[in-house]
Amino acid sequence: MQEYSEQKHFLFAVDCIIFGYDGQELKLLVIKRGIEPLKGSWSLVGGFISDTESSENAAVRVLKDLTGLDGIYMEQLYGFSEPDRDTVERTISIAYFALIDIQKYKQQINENYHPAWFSINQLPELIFDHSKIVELAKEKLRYNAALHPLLFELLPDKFTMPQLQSLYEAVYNAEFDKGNFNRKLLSTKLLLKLKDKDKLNSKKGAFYYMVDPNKYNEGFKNFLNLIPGQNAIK
Amino acid sequence: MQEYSEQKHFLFAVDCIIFGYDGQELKLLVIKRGIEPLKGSWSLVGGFISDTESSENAAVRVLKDLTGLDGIYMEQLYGFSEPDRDTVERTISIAYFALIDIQKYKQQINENYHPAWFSINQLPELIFDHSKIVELAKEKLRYNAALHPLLFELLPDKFTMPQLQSLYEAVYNAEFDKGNFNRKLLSTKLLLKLKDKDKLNSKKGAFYYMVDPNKYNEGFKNFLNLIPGQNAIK
DNA sequence: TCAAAAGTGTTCACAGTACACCCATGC
DNA sequence: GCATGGGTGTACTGTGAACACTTTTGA
Repeated sequence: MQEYSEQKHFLFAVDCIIFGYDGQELKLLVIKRGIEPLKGSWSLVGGFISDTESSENAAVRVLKDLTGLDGIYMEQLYGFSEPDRDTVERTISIAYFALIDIQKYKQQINENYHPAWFSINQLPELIFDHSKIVELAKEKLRYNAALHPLLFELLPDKFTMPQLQSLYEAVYNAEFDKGNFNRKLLSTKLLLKLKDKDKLNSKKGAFYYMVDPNKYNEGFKNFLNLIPGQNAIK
Repeated sequence: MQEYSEQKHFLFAVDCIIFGYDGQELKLLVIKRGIEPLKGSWSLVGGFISDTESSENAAVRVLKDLTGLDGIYMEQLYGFSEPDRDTVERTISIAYFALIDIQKYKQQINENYHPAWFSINQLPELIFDHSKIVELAKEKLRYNAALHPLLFELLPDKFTMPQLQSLYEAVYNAEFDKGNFNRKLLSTKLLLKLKDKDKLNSKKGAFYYMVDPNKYNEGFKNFLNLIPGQNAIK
């Protein structure tokens, strides 16, 4: 163990993995890097941490600065610290991931850094180790969403069961039985059935639901195992 | 977004939360801090990262340097970055947690920094935000161990079912039914029954088991929900 | 009236729980 | 032989999976 004064100092950054859903596909928000080198290359939303803020604060600030997005769900993903991960100068980065409904925030997004949504299955080349970071984020999203009511963050406030089911199917690249899906989600008691229907996607129309704000927090810890077959031990 | 050259640099450290089990209780390994200020206070095993290593490497190195421990299970816990968390100088720290069988590594531990095991329920005061870090580690341990075959890291290579059960009971502060516990664990097909018995703890003796090394990795992703009642959605 | 999508019902297999019971051994 | 802890058997309950069925409505 050595004295403080003998220690090296390093750059420290945050990167945000922003997943969005547009009703069809799971997408990732990337921007055009604004500084040299590699200016103009696709990059995660990221930036350096300042003197007085925590990485959590930095993630929120950077996201707002670069995209205009504010007040969205975020959690820490992982710290990346390979000495050569940033080719300019050694930079340690803590990655955060965020979930948003693309439609809902369409107005809010500013265009300064040319943000673009890419389908999670057709991502462009990203700078540094950002592709690796995204892979880890996808894994964590699937893992966490199976156990916690996370994915609601990706939907409008009002949504239908078929919409919710498509989202889960998009995230897990799988098809679920609608009957069982319905019952499972309703059994959580986390959803409130509304009186009106969405009639755009079907003739019969599907009832809207919303998350019960009173039960959301308590429900967060005791959610479901949503992935069929995952319970079975082979 | 700003240029690299304009950015502040920070100290960067790792801290290790080392959980151990001695057959009775779940314990935490702490050391006496070796540098001023607060020299001699109880602290997590930690140290500064060097120029050429990743935080993962640093965690392994620091652990070895300060305790002698080597080759043990470790995973990243969380990054801590509150500006005032280290009262000497701002230091960002990535915490790692490790699991070991206390008996097994008893010989290996060196005494330079006066390491001590404290029961997880009776921890001393720790420097900085280390108590908070430990709390988070305890949560993550319980969360992960319910879904992955983690806790075997805390036991000798050979262990009996009653031993395994006590460990789970210690980690979760709960009592499990021995019959059901047995069947559940055996249903994973992760355990190999050995021919010899442990006769120290009972007259009849309990068969030893070991983790099947061939199946360990594949089993890691598809483990159990071990906490009774957790499956139920209320 | 028919097609399409929403939503309900029904059956089956098996996992989780509780608890009674049998087994092996040292004293 | 009996107390002690290891281990097995079993009955009950609930959940998950599969899939057939009914409902609603626009074209």
